[in-house]
Amino acid sequence: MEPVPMLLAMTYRAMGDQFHDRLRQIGLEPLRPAHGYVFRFLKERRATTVDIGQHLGVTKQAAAKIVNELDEWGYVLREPHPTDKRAQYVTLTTKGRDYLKFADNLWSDLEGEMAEAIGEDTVATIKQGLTAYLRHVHGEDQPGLRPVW
Amino acid sequence: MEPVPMLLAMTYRAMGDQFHDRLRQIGLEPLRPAHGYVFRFLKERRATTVDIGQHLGVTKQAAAKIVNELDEWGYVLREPHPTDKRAQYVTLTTKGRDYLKFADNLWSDLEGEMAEAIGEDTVATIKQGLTAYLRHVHGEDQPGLRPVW
DNA sequence: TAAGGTTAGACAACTTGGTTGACTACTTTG
DNA sequence: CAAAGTAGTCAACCAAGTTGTCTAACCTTA
Repeated sequence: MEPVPMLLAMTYRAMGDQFHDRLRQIGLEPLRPAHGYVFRFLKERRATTVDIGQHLGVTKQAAAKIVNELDEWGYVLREPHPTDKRAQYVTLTTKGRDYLKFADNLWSDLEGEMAEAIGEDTVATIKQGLTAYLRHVHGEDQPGLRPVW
Repeated sequence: MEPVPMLLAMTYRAMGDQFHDRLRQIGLEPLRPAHGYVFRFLKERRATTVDIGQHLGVTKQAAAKIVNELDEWGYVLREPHPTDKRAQYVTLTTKGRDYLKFADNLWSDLEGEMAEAIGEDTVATIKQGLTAYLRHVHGEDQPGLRPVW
């Protein structure tokens, strides 16, 4: 049997490809994974570009590029930080929130199909197992999200 | 709970980082994942550069770069294809096989630690589940291995 | 068996998505 | 209040891929 990381990489790609294909079928412009992860991150909290970079596991400059794109495309906007005049909060626009909602539905469709294929309890075990492992490896301080290839 | 693909990406990175760190601790030059995947691929079969590219999910030109590196570093060598004068078989040298053996031990250490953390049966379920899912998604014809970020 | 289409590999130009480094304006700490 | 640290921006660079082109060899197939 393949080593675990290979299975992870292959499954990641398989799911990502399907996600991407379906977005295109529907005609929604397929952003890159990083963009989606930013949406998801911003949904839960207010964050600066630096925060986003940290979450993605890239430099603040790389994060700034992504934020710029999302801004140009109308998915996020910047608002002044209430107390720190250097900083800006990046926040989702309605368009951004809509995209996220749509993507989330698509993900849960895909997860449902996975459950059909290998069993709902197996999917649950996988999710819990990986979550537990991640918690075990680096307690509370989440690492970068980006896989390094 | 996070969507499955995020968990996959994060776990992939977490394991990869540990692998990388330990290789460095030991002083072994840390190749990139792609190199390791090539070793693993060549262990099982004879392959040309084109085959390798297909396996990795990249163009033959990209595969050629990787093979060139491995050649320069002494991990593989090229030998003439017995019947096709255009083609070359890429084969592992002893150095390549040794590296692979070492890496495999390291991977199984890491997998053992994962089993300690979340339970041996959970790891087994994860491996079987992902394998089954991959088989379900694209029957026998394996797709590229590289995660797209 | 010659002709037309395909393929392995090499070379070059380019694109993408990141990096490092430097700098300004502002903030925090001692 | 001075010194150190931080958010964001700009610019130069880099790594790892891509596309496109070419040659030599291969594979029909008529």
